[in-house]
Amino acid sequence: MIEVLHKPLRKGEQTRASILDVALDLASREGLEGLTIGVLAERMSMSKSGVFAHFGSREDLQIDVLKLYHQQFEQEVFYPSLREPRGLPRLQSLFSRWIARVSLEIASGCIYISGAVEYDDRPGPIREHLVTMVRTWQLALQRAAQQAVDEHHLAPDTDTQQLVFEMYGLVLALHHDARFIRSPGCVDRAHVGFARLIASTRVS
Amino acid sequence: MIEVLHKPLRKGEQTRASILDVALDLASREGLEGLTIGVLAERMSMSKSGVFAHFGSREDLQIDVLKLYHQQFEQEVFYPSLREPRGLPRLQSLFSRWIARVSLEIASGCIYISGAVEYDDRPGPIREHLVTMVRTWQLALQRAAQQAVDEHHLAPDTDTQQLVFEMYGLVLALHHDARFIRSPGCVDRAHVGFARLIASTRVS
DNA sequence: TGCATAATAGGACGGTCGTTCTATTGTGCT
DNA sequence: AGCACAATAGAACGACCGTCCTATTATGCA
Repeated sequence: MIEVLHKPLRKGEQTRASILDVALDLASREGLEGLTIGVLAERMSMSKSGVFAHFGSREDLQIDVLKLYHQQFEQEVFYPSLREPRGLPRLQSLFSRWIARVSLEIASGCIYISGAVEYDDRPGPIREHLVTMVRTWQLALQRAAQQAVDEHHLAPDTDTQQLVFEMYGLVLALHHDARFIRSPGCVDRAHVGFARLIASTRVS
Repeated sequence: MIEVLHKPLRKGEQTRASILDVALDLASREGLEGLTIGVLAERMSMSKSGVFAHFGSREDLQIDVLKLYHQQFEQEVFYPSLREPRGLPRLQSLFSRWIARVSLEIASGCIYISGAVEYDDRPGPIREHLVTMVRTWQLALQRAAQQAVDEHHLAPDTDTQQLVFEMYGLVLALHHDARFIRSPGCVDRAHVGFARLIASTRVS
């Protein structure tokens, strides 16, 4: 029996990874639909076909970019907050890390948010992946909120779905006013909004 | 002196108007950047050049679509609310008409919201128009909020800019969850959020 | 040092885009 | 009815898109 399968050489995976890095940066700025192989190749100082060969199709590239973003988001926002104690502290940590990330992304843009607009009416695997990821994040928030109720940090009749809805609204408003309107001080407004939100559902 | 300038014939303006109608519908679904002259011509059963001739360029078409949307938004949301008494009633009317409009737009999409994402990093006249229109709407909301303060319907120390920020967040969250996530009941959540928002800034 | 093969380049394909030019059809007024 | 001109059609353009095919170059292992 001859060994037919060869492990991929190091070089290939390495360039593939750096292509993905540039692609993520590009997609953050121009949107996933604006991510084009030609521009990507130019940024990489490679030929179009050279870039293309690393992914079976543009759609696969977009999905891989999405997965990379998801991974970074988890690493930066979700996992560090798990070290906070269950309940309100963890919920607050999740929110403020989320805000911090979006604040840094003001220069480039959040793919979850821009993707939600780009793919709200465009069926296909990209939309499916995107919805799954955002749902995952929303459910993680809701779980943390429910724990805050269980720990008696929030009122027992708290509607956690409503709470997550409003938290998401604050972040969307931040992204909107920061990136589109470019009005200063909206990071603070997101924090103030969250404080008021928590205050009105806290046990007295 | 010969009369050189001729008033444009009726037919031209008429088809131009119906082109704009279809264009607005198309842009609502696919976004302003997704509005393409080829598809527009096909929907109109006209040739590309026939459609094109009515507008100097695609960009002018997009701007005209934007103006049409703005006009309809004012007509449906802003002006009717002016018949409500100054203060909280008018502010509430503005918000619930806004929600009602976005709810109807769930099938197609709000151009202010999708445009904010499409043009947050794309300079040019389209972005300029869009920002101006959204700013106009935000300032109208803020004015109404300030009147509610003046009428002693809201606490005198109310931060009206913060209030508008959070109202906008609720509508963005509604648009997000309705169109992208497609989770039911989010219209109610927007209303609940607004009620809580008002309750926490109302004079006791 | 070769040899197998992975990695990349180059070119060509059909498609769509906005735009322009020219020709044709239609309209409205005298 | 006829004339001036508005309204539309049709074809072509250059540019960019994703994708495929075929060469060429680079890599890692024997």
